[in-house]
Amino acid sequence: MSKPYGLKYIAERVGVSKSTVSRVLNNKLDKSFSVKEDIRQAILDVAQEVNYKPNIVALSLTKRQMDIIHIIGGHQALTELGNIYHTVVNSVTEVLDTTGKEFEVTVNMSNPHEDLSELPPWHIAGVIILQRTTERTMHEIELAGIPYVVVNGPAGPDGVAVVPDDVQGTRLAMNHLISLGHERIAYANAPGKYLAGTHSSLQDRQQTYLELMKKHKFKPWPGYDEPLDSADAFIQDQVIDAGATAILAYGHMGGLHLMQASHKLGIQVPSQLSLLCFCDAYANSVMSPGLSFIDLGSRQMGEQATELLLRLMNKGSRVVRRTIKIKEALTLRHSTAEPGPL
Amino acid sequence: MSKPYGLKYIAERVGVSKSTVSRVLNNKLDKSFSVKEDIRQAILDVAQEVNYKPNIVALSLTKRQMDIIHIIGGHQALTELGNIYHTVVNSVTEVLDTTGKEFEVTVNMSNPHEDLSELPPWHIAGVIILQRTTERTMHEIELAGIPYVVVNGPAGPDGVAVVPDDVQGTRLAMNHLISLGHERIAYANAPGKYLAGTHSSLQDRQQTYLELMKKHKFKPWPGYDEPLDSADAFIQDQVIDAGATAILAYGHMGGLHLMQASHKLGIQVPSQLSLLCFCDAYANSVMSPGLSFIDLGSRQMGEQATELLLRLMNKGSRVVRRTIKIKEALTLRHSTAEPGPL
DNA sequence: CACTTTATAGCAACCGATTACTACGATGAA
DNA sequence: TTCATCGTAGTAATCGGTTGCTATAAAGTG
Repeated sequence: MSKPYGLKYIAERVGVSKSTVSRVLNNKLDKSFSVKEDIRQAILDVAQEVNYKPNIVALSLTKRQMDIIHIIGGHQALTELGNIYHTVVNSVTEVLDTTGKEFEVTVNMSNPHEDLSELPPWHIAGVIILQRTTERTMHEIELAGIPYVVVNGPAGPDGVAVVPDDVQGTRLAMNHLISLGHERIAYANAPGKYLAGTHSSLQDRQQTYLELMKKHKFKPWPGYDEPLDSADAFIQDQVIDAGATAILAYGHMGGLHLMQASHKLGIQVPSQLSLLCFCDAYANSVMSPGLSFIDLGSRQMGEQATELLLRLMNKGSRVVRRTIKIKEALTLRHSTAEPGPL
Repeated sequence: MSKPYGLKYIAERVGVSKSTVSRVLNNKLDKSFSVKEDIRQAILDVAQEVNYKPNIVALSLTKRQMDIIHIIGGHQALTELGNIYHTVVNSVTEVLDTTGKEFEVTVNMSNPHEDLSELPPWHIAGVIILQRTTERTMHEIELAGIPYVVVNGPAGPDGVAVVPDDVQGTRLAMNHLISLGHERIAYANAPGKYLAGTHSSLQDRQQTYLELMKKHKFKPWPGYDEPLDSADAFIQDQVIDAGATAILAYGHMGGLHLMQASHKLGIQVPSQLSLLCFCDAYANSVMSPGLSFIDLGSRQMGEQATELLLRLMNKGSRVVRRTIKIKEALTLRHSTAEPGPL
């Protein structure tokens, strides 16, 4: 089907040399080069006709740097519903759009495989890693000296990490609930499959919950250290049976399920139960209207990451801080209120 | 920085030619080539010492086996939660992984803009379009003769479309409800912002609903031709006030909201109300446990699309059918039952 | 008129590999 | 002795572009 219409083809059809075609198509009009207008047009016409696209691999061979930003971890953005990466990717492309420079963004979609590189076989100017990548890929990136930024995960020696400030966000959430008068605050952890991981949010949120509870002399509510695998059970055990008046949920899916379970079990939100979760703002707006949340600042993460990456790509400027924390924010949507009678 | 230890470097150090080094390192001992053992060892030693890795760019240049599959419409997969495209993209990459060939999958993430191409400026082997693309991009693809498959949308003259069989699926849904004994079946349409569009599912589902209702001499339930913008209002008007005993919802978000609204308004599902919606299986499993649904077959769509694309990319074989319909399937999750007393 | 500019466009090297083909000496066979 | 064969390794083309330098003719200049 699509024939390999290359420079050579155009050159032969127009009757000029490859170099002339190359220079015309790249608008390389140095002092030492020029073309007659009719030949120029002819080249342009043929190129248009066959819809000439340079071969990126060949291009990479000669050019030492290309304006391509590669995003690793696209599968994460797609695999899980409503996570922050949707928003991150969107804001990355938006920021790049505003730079004036024409950046191409490629996204690696394959499922990570330890012995497969997640890097494409062409030169790239910078990498944005969503959460994490394989050891191998990480090693390749560092080795090749490609500037990179990790979003919501740890970076290696040469990279910069942009992460949400979960400690600050958890404090925000807890202080909100406490200032409303709640004391019987439960923490609904991540589901089991996540708890097995090592993501810092897991610890930060749980630890800060504990810290705040202790600081206020409240008893940490049972269940905070167990995976949330059944929202129904959580509502039944911790709210109906044990009498919690508020729940801070690790994630938006948990929050949503708790909301549904509450309705199902006849618990009114927020009059009988205050519900709060960590969530991407966009996901929240679509998925669960009425659920208050701690905005993880995904948009800002994407923006910061992109700006940092652009700076790293400018060899001149160095980035000093290796980890950038993004402030989380509390957004109220009427799922929290003063504690009421159960 | 990593120094460019290439074939040339090794060749010079050992004092042989590049080709010898290449053949030794690739173990290319055809009939027409052989090396003395000591030279062989010397090459191997130096290669080991400098940790020689072939330049993947150069490699890809000679073995033109690196094909780029471009997915257009990534923003759709990201913009809306739980739509079929998540699953489609995942199954596309999975199928490509099994081919053995090295495919690179890139995804266009930018928001479509009529005067911007969604194609990258380099040569790609095939395109998968999620739902639709701009006129301009479509035109470019056809012009360039790039093989392409459209998932869940119409294809142009040279392309193939893979779409869900909404007529069959709607029949499945209706027959299920009817066989349970329902007659007062309401249809909850898409929200207003979608109704403005022209997607065939909008018509197919609604028309088939009407067709089935008429066939069984049931009166089409009011509200079927209006956008579902408030689930609460729908439950109040069509169920509580008018007495519908079952609802078929256009989409999963609608279904979810109807479920929530039912709980909120004190309607028990499924004892008082049967609820059924069209949905992606993965989204359903995560988002709304307990909601029965018509599985749109997203996984199969992705698989079919990829296989068709691979076939189109083989110049030899032609694809005959221009539109492939994927069967939908009914999955029960206890949100439907025989009609009970309201 | 002889010489210098300027406009125009091609040659050929290069990026880093792969590979078909060739070269050359040593050995074996006739 | 002479031609064929085998073992060894190099030459050069190729992939698809980019680019420094060169070549040629026309135009300008003194």
